[in-house]
Amino acid sequence: MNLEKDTIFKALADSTRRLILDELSERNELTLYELTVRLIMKHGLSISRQAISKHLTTLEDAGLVMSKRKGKYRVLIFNNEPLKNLLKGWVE
Amino acid sequence: MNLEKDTIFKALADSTRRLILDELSERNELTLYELTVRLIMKHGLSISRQAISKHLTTLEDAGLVMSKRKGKYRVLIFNNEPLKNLLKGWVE
DNA sequence: ACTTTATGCAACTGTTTGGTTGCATAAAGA
DNA sequence: TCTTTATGCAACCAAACAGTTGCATAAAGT
Repeated sequence: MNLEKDTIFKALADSTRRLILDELSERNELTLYELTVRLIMKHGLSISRQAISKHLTTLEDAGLVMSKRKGKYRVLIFNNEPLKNLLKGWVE
Repeated sequence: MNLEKDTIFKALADSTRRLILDELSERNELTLYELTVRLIMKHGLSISRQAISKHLTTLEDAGLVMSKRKGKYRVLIFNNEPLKNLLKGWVE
């Protein structure tokens, strides 16, 4: 059933997660806290940091986001690799 | 929040629905019954016709499948138009 | 040392969703 | 006309999911 594709598509199915990808693709290496502030301030979301953290776990499982520890910060990096052949067979 | 994209991504989030798109993109103008047989026989799914019908409603709402009535048959047509710019901003 | 900042983990909750069962309908075949 | 075939509709159910609340931890600032 292609479990890898399934986690990717499921990760993309949520609008908050897609917004996270938008933010990270526009400005890489954000910390979780910076990202949270942006989602709430810039996009008017009302959501807790913990909820965003859970979304990031989902995105990491799908390989769409990487994170590395920098002191007390968790720095987030967008990775579009898994998206590259995602629609193959349907488009082109 | 872009409601249109949301319905498309949500439609793609289910593996059965993606399988339906695979079948329809490979062999267009299937009837619901033919599709059901293919999913069960060819792909070993254990699922009812009604469940598949509900998946088709989801796919139609997303604009990924069109259907027209032909006598007592419902003929299904795959439409990849909504997929064309779906990953724009993330890929390329 | 003490406090603040940034994050992680776990239990709980309301809603969504994929699937089933049962009944209705309408076209096609005998 | 009577039966079969292909489909539609609606109620119900269990599992998955997005989000919250509360507590723990560990680095950084004062």
